[in-house]
Parts: sequence; structure tokens; C-alpha cells
Amino acid sequence: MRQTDKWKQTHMNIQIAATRADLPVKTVRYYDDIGLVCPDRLGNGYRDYSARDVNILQFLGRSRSLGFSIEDCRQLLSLYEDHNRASSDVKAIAERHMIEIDKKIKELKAMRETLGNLVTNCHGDDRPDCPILDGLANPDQE
Amino acid sequence: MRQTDKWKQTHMNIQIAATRADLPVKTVRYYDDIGLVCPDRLGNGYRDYSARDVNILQFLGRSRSLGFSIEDCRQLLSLYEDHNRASSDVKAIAERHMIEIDKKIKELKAMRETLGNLVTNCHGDDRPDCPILDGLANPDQE
DNA sequence: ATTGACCTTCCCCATACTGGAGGGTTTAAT
DNA sequence: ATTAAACCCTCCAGTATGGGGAAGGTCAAT
Repeated sequence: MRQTDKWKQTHMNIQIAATRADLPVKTVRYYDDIGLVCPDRLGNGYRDYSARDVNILQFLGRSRSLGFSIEDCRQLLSLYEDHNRASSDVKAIAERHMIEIDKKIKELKAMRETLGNLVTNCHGDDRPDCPILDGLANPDQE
Repeated sequence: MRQTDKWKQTHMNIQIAATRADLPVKTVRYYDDIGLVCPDRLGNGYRDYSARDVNILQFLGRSRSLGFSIEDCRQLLSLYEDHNRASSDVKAIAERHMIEIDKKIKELKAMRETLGNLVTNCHGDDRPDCPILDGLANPDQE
């Protein structure tokens, strides 16, 4: 049986699990190292991922792609697995993260605007005078 | 003479230089380590910053605050000091950086929207059912 | 038996600093 | 003159999230 035919197995090596979760093998190994997803081990020392492990890896992949930190993910995961959780706890984490994202967007937009002004004013030819450098050297000059 | 009265000196210790450039002392020392701003040294080994060094530190602070990487800053600095530069070289760096910023803004906005939808749908009370966790577990479900 | 594709651990690398330990120097006050 | 505070120095380790690669064990197919 080839590795790539093992789609219906419930136990698999790291590469198959990583492929199913759409994550790099290195990342999956890292998540084991830091105690996020620690699969069973086979007699030869190989990691042995279950279908449930893969589910959790996918959950992590999606959480990370939404920008949650590893520590946020750890909390979300623990809530995910706690069927007595309060949804307000989840919402609090997500809202806190949303505020962070909004803050970053705002910062980037401010940078982008300043930079855009400088770039617009720079003719960008062979001559040395450059409003971008002038602006970086002294932002208060007009 | 107190340190804080040394505003008119053209040679100063690291703390005064850092204060003038509005940068942490640690950062200024780091910029020396990586060869960005390497001041003279006094007989006792202390760094001795000139007014010109402070200018450059300010230039760096502003460039960094616009999100330029240290390596970008190194190039901008070298152009800043090269009076035969072509402004097009500066503009190219700035435009490349602007594209990066635009990309990040776009990514963050996408995250923010997805997250906003999840948060909006979560009632956020004591009950365990939670659209946020559901969305993270399976993003394709409605 | 061998080859190639797996798997393992371990260590270094990246960004741009930040914190702290351990120790020398200068300044101000006594 | 002494002492304490406030400087300064270098070096090491850590942050977050993995990526790259070496050295070596295992497995499947030829």
C-alpha cells in the first residue's frame, strides 16, 4: 500500500496527517514539541496520528490562518474540547483578537498613507534630489 | 553638568543620543552591533555620538516607524549618504515596501471580515454552542 | 541485499530587538 | 577621600513561529 492511498486509515504517519491538515510536516512536529497536538507513538518511535488528531490540526490551521497566536490557539483548543464551555469565553478571545487586527490595520494604513505621499512626490529619475529621503530625514518639512 | 543639560553638545553618551533620536538605548547599541550607526569610542570605551550620528538615528527611527526592514534601512541610509544617488533607486525601495504593506492590509482585512462574521453569530453567553468554534472546526458549514 | 522514501532528534537560522548578569567608570554628595 | 547612584561596557539568552539541514534509524519494494 502506498502512503498516498492511505486516505481512509484512521491511523497514519506524520506526512499523511500533515497533508490532510494542509500543514507542513515541520509545523506538525513543532505542534507536538510545544504540546499542542501530541499523537501516540508506535513501537518504532514514529508519531501515529488519529483522525481526531487530524481534526485538531485542521482546527489549528484555520485558527492560525485567522491570525490567532499559538497561545490563543491553545485556549481555543481547550474550549473546543470542553463541552461545558461558555461561548462567551470563546467570544472574548475572538473579540480581543479582532481589536488587535483593527489596530494593526490602522497602523498599516497610516504608514501606507505617509509612504504614498512621499512616493507620489518623488519624480524617480536619475537626479539625486528625493522627497522620500527628505521626508525620512525631516518629517516636518514641507 | 547634568546629562539632561547636555542638549547643545555635539558629542554625547549613548543615552543622550538615544533620547534625542527617541529610541531605546538598547536599540541604539544594537544598531552599532549590526553596523548601522557606529560612533567613535572614547578612551574609556564609551560610545561617543556626534550630531550627525543622531541625525542618522532619527532617520532610522522614522524609516523603521514606516515599516521598512533593517535591510531596507541600510540601503536607504546608503542612498541618503550618497549625493550622486538616483531618486529612482529610493523610489523603487519605497514602492516595493508599499506593495508589501498593501498586501498585509488586504490579508488583515480578510481575516477581520471572517472573524467579524463568526463573532457576530456567537451569542456569547453561558451556553456551550458556539459558531466561532464551529467555524474553526469546519469553515464550509453554513 | 540494496535502494529510496520515510521517520527520528538535535541544532542553527531568521526578525528586531529586550532583559539581565557581571563588572568597570563617572559624577555628585557627604 | 569615600561612597552611592547613575552611567557605561560586553556577552548571553529569550521572544514567536517555524525552516533548513545533518546524522542516523526504519520500512517497503525490487
